[in-house]
Amino acid sequence: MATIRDVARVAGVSIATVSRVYNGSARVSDETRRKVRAVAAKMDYWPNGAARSLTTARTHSLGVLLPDLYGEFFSEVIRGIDHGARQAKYQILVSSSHADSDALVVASRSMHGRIDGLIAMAPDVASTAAIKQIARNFPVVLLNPRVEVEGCYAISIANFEGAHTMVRHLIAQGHERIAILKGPHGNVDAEERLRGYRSALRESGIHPLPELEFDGDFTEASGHRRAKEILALEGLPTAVFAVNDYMAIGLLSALRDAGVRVPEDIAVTGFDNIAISQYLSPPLTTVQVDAYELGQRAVQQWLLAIEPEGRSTPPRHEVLPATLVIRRSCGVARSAVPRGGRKSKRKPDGG
Amino acid sequence: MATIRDVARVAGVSIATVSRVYNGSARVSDETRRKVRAVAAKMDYWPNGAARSLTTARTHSLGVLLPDLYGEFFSEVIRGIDHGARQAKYQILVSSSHADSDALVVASRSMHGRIDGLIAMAPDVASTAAIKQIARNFPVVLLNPRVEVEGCYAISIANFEGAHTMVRHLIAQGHERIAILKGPHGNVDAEERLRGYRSALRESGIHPLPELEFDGDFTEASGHRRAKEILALEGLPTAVFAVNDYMAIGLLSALRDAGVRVPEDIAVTGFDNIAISQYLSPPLTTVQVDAYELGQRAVQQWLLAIEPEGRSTPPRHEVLPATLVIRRSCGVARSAVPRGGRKSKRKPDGG
DNA sequence: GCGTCCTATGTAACCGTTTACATGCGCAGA
DNA sequence: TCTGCGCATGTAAACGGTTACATAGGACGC
Repeated sequence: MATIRDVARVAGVSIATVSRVYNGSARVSDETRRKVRAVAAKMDYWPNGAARSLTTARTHSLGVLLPDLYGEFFSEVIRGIDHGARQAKYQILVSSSHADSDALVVASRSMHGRIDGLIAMAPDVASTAAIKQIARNFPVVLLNPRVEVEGCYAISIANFEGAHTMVRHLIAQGHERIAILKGPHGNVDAEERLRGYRSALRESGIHPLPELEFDGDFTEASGHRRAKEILALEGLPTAVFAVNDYMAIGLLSALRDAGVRVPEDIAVTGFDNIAISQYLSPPLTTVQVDAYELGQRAVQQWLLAIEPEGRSTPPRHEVLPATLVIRRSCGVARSAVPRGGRKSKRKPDGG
Repeated sequence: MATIRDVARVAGVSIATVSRVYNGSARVSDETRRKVRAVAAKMDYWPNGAARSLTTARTHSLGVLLPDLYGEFFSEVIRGIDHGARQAKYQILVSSSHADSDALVVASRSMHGRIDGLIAMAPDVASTAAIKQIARNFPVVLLNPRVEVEGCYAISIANFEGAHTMVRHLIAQGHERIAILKGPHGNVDAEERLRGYRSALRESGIHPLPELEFDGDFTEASGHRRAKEILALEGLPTAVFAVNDYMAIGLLSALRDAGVRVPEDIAVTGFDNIAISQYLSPPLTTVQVDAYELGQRAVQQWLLAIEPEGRSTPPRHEVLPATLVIRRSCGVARSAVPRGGRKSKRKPDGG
C-alpha cells in the first residue's frame, strides 16, 4: 500500500501537508486539500495505524480480556462493549480464555502499545497485584471484580442482592424447603448468588441445608443431570433456584420428562433473564441482569477515565441492579402477575 | 512504561542486544540474556507492539468485521475465531454493526496497519469491488459470501441444502401444506434457506404458496407474533418451518398459549440447532450448523493464506455441512428416533 | 520602500522497535 | 607472530507517520 511519502511525491507537496489533510485540524488550502485527497484516493492510501500510534501514543483501540466467550452472558457483554466502543470510534482487541492471572498478564502485555485501555474480567484474587501493575500504564475497568483494586474502575452486577431477592420472594410464597443449583467453583457470580441464597434463608430463620445445595456448571446439561438427584431426595424441595437460566432450562426439561409439573409440583427459578426465558414452558421466573449494559457502561467509565478532567476524579465502583422478573415457573397464578417483559435492544441477526 | 533504550542503558548493553533477547533467534550470551531479563522485569518493560509492527510489518492481530454480534450464531462464530486465533498466537480486532459495504470499507481502512488479515461477513453484493480492493493488502476470508470474490478465501454454511433436506423430510412424513417463517429481507442465510424450502416443495410437485410464506426477522418475538396469522389461515398448515431456532421458539410458545399441540396439531421445525433447542418442549427438530466451526475454519484458512507456501495455492471456497437433527417437534414418534445430540465444545461460563 | 504579521507549506526530529552491517575480540592453524 | 574465522555485541538506517519550528510570500500600514 502507498505511504504518505508516495502520496506527497505524486501530489507535489510535502509529507507534512498530506498528514495535515488527514488530521483535519491544521490549515491547508482548499485546493491543496482536494489535490491530496484525489491523489490518495487514486493510490488507495490510508494512514498506517501502527505508525500513527507510535507518534501519537494513541491507538484508538481498547483491550478486552474475558475468561470465555460462551453463552448469552458473555456474548451480550462483548456486544455492549463493542457498541460503546464503536460510538466513541474505538475498536476492540479481544482475547478470551484467561483462566488464571498469569494468562491475564501475558495477554495484557502482548497488547502493550496496541491499546489505550483495558476492560477485564479478573479470574481470581491473585490477579490483584498484576492488575494494579497493568493499571499503571493505562486506565483499567474491571468487570465483576472479586475485590476492589486500588486505582481501577470497576463495575459489577448485584448478584448477591438479586439472589437474595429471589429467595425471599420464594419464601414469601410459602416455600421453605428451597434447593439451589450452584454454579462452577471459583466463579464470582456463582458464589455471590449462593451467598445471597443462604443469607435470605437465614434471615427468615431457615437453616441452609447442605443436601439441598447441588453442584452445577452453568450448562443446561448440568441442570438436566441434577434433576434426577433432586427428585431422589427424601422430602422433595418445593422450589429449586438455579443460579443461571441455562441450568434452569435443563432442569425444566428433565422435570417435564419425569412427569413432574412446574410450578404445581415444584417451583423453578433462574438467574440472568436470557432472551428465551419468557418463551419457555412455563415461562421462567428469573432475575434480570443486563449484560449488554455491563459492557456498555464499562466503556463509558473508561471513556471518562481517559478524559483529561476524568483523570482527576477517583475511580468508582458502579453496581448494576439485578431485579426480579416474575413469570409462571415460580407458581404465582398467571393472571395475578403481569407477564414479565424484557428490555429489547436486539436487532434481527444473521444465521 | 520503560522503553528498550531505558533497559539497554540500565543493563549496560545496546538496544540491539535487548531486542535480540526478546526475539529469541539471535545469539546472545547466557549471561547477557539473564541480565537483560532481570533489568527488564525490574523496570516492567515489554516491547511496544506498535513499534514492532512498524518495523516488521506484522501485527499479530486479525481483523474481524461482522454485521452484528447478537444471538448465539454470531456469538459462536466469534468464539470460534477467537479460539482459532489464540491457538496461533493472534489477537482479534473486532468491529461489528456493518450494515453496508461503505461501513465495511471504512472499518477495514481504519484497521490498516493494525491487522495482518481480515475475516469478514460481507453484507451485500455491492461490497464485491470494495473487498477485492481490501484483499490486495492482505488475505481476506469471507464468511457466507453471497457471491464469489476473486482472490478471497471463503467459507460458508450449506443453507440451501439444509433447508432443502428439512423440507424433504417433512414431505416424507406426509406433510404437504408446509408454511415457512422467513428471515430478514436481504439476509443471505435467510434467502438461501427460503430457496431450499421452495426447491424441495417443487421437487415433490408441490407448488410454493405465497400465503404460506410469513415474514420474520430471526427474533423470538417475530415468531411469537406470526403465530396468530398462521392460526388464522383457512386451511391450517400441517407444518411450519422456521428458518431459525429463535423464531421457532417464539412460535412454539405462542402455539402453546393458544392451546395448539405440537407436533400433534402442527409440526414445527427450526434451523441452527442452538444449544437449548434440545431442551424445549417439545425438543426441536432443526438443522445443525456449526457456527463455532465456521469461525475456527475461517482462521485456519487465513493461516494457510499467510503461509509462504499457502500463497501459491489459489483461494478456496469451503462449505460446511448442515445436517438434519430430528427431535420430537416434527412429529416422529419419540421412541423411533434417537434423541438428537449436539456436539459440545462448550465450557462452563460465567454469568 | 520597508518592517510586520499572517498564512500555507516545508524541514527535520522523533516515536520504539528490528535488523543489515560493522566491529572487536579470542582463538586456532600455519 | 600473523591471518582468518566465529561469535557476541554495537551502530545506524529504516519502518510511516506527527508536529514543533522554520520559511517564504503576500497583504498591509506607515
